[in-house]
Amino acid sequence: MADSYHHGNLRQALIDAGIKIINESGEESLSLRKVAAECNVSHAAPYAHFNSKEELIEAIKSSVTDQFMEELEAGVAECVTAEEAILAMGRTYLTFFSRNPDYFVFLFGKQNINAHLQMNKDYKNDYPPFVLLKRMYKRYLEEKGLEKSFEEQEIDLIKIWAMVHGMASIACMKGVKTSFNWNDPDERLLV
Amino acid sequence: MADSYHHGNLRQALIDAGIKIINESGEESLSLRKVAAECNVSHAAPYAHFNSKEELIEAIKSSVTDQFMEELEAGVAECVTAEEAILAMGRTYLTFFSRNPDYFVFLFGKQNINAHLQMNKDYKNDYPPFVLLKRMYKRYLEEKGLEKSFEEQEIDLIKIWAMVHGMASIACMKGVKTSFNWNDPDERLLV
DNA sequence: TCCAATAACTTGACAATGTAAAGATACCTT
DNA sequence: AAGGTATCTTTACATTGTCAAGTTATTGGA
Repeated sequence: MADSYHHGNLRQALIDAGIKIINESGEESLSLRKVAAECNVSHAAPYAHFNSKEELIEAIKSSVTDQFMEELEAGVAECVTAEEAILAMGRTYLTFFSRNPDYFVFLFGKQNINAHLQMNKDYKNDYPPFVLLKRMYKRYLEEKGLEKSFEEQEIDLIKIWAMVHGMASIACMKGVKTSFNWNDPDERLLV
Repeated sequence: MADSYHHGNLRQALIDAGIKIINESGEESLSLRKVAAECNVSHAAPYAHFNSKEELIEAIKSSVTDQFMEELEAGVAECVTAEEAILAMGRTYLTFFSRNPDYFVFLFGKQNINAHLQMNKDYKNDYPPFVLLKRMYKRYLEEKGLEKSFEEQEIDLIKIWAMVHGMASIACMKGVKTSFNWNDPDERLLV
């Protein structure tokens, strides 16, 4: 079974090989043929599992996003109040991407975060981290006994997301140096 | 001279053709050979002016950044106070990129904003919009008579940049819908 | 149990692309 | 006027995504 004509679990192996290549040398150098070679399989073998390079890439994005969500949820789980949870999300957001900036480029570089969501039914066509943020924000309003209009809520949510995402973007920017340690972000940044 | 062996101003023509292609069909479909064809020139002609595709792309980025800076500076020029100018920069930032989201992907997609700066000596290896923001921020502190430490200033600047850049990113995100009109951004977003 | 259908994979081919090398042509300086 | 240089063309090659046709293993049904 190990060295047989059929690989056994090629689909997942291709995704893992893709992640490995991105970690080692970035997305530019990710080619279908290299991914196939990494799995000791012919150059056209991926077409048994993906209709195009784009489909493989979206599957990889889905996998990386899952990993990202695990860390976000783990951080949130340690928090008592929703306010703490929202701050924790911000910290995790920054640490996750400053640990591997290539992931930021890979996930957001083409600004099409929804492409792979449509493949993953669990996501319901909404960006998972943003869904989690919305949930925590609603809990925050309840805990604080605040009443806000839909518009006000949307403004708050966009501001939070924009601030954290923007900081992650700056943290991942090649050649931009700040005196911050994004791996252990200063509380003042997030308040 | 028009139909001669020598083009006359091929370098600029290649840059313009590149911008045209990006506007029409995005960066993915920008190839050296298409750019050359657009200029009625052989596929290897660009190598007389650029050492690689990457160099052409950086030159195009430089050109687009110049255009961006013109709009930013025009907006700032209309303002009396530095506080107004900073808000105007935010508005211009959002309108510029929501008018052409492809530019956002093109300029920031690979997060290497400094690559083309090193080609343009005027930029002194710092991101031009950020330089302008720093200048306005310093003026803002003076006008308000505020004294802040270097660290506090850096935090303020990163927060402003992150917020605006993050919003631009969200505005350019394919498939993300908000009720905001990014072309005429709500003041409340930027405060 | 055997067979046929199907899924998984290979091989070979093709077009598009980036790039290098070598040659042709126009321009510029002296 | 001449030689040098910048600009452009032609040819060639390796890499890549994709397709088509063939091969091998697996699986479900008779």
